[in-house]
This record gives sequence, structure tokens and C-alpha cells, in this order.
Amino acid sequence: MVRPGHWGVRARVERFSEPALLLLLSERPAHGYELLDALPALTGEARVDMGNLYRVLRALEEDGLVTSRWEAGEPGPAKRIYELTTTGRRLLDEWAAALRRSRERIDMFLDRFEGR
Amino acid sequence: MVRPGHWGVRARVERFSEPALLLLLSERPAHGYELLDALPALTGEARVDMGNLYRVLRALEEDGLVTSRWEAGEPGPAKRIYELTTTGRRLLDEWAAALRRSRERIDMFLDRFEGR
DNA sequence: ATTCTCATGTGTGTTTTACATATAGGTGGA
DNA sequence: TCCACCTATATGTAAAACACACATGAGAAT
Repeated sequence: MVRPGHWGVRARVERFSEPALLLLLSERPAHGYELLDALPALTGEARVDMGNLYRVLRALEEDGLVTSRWEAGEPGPAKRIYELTTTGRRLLDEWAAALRRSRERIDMFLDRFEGR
Repeated sequence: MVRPGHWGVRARVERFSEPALLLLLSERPAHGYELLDALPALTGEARVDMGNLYRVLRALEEDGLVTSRWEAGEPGPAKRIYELTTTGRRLLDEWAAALRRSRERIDMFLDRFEGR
């Protein structure tokens, strides 16, 4: 931490792109570029870094949370389609629970901030 | 990001110790060790690393967000007492606003997760 | 031909967090 | 007296998370 409060304060949730990816994939299988497009709607302003997105997707696959296959026969560049596994679905549930706890902590903070 | 989802999912807010410190100091001046003790109540399970805490405090001071003085005449080791400045108070306000936005994003995520 | 979008990736630096250790005053007990 | 322990402040460094830059290639449009 070089100079706290020096750059804009954003209060982002750590690794939020991970649950966001899992949630999108829980709705339907998709490829990376598609997810990159859909992520900002979920994460707010926070755009996900392209490079890191693909790394996260492969890491998720290594952990058996998603599976992938190359989409054949379509026009344009080849697409790697990702699909959520049941393990991945369980991790998404864990993230949701953790986010609820996180929200409670934020509420506590704001309540105390507002002087109650 | 080495292996996402491999360790416990905690959904922490980035640099949350910073607004927590500012909030505590907005209530009353305090020294580092005292803040270290009071922080877990604000941040939930997240304990703040001692070493980093003192670094954050000095960084906050460099930015003019807090001031410090050595407490004289007390028994025990010398204490450096920190106090919030008006600039620091403004940063706390910014953090509160950012945390409200963060909470909204979490709400949106959870709403979508719950299938609405 | 070259420019553009779609699509998947690697390389590397910066920021943030975690873990370990150092120093020192004071207290209580063997 | 020596030792363990608590208070208090601080540095060193590794690991994790994030940001920025660039590489590669298919296909479509100009």
C-alpha cells in the first residue's frame, strides 16, 4: 500500500470477477469473450482485465469448477465454450453466502458511521 | 490468482482496514495497538495485520488524513496517538459512499443469483 | 492490401495482503 | 536475578491480486 486514499476510493470486493463468472455460467454456457462483454453489467463499473479473465477461466477448469470444449463448425475464430460443473455450482453458493456476510459487515460499518 | 476457489471464499472489501481505521479515529483519537484491538469488531473476522496497520497509519499521516503525537508521561511503552484531520473525515465520507455503492452491487448480484 | 472485429492467449509490473522478525519498556513470578 | 509475558511500534519480505501491454490468428469489410 503506497499511498492510501490517494487514488479513487472504490470499495471493491476482492476477486469479485470469480463469482460473477460462475453466476453467468450458471445461467448458460459461454465463451470468454462473451463473458468479458457480460461482466460489467454484473460488476458495475469494474471491467475485468481480459488477460486475467482467461487465466481465471483456466484456473477454474484446473480446479474442476468448469469444463470447456472448442466450439466446432461456427464461423469466425474458434471459441472455447465453458460450462459450470456441479462443484462449480457449489462454489457459487459459497460465494453467495460469503457476499451476504460481506453485505452485513458493510451495513454494520455504515450504521456505525451514521452514528447509531 | 493461483487457484481460485481453492482457499476459503471470504468476499472481503479491498483495503477495508483503511475506512475502518478512519471510522474508529472519527470517534476518538487512539494509538495503533488500541486500533488493532478494536478493528476486528468492525471488520468481522478479518484481523488486520499488525505490520501493515502501522504502515497504513504512517501513509495516512503522509497524506494529511491523520496527525500523530507521542503520548508522554504514561506508564508502559511510548504510544503514538493518532487523530483524524478534516481531510481524513472527508475521505471517510468518500469511503462510506463507495461502500454504499458496493452494497448495491452485492444486492444486484444476489438478486440475480436468487433468480429474479 | 490493410484495417477492423472477434477471439484467445502470454509477459510483466504494481498494489495489496500475509507471514516473519526486531526492538524496547514494563510487570509478575520462580 | 532471570525469565516469561504483555504492551507498543516498527521493518523485511513473500505471496496473492490486479493492471497494463503486447502477441496471434480467423474472417469480414473497404
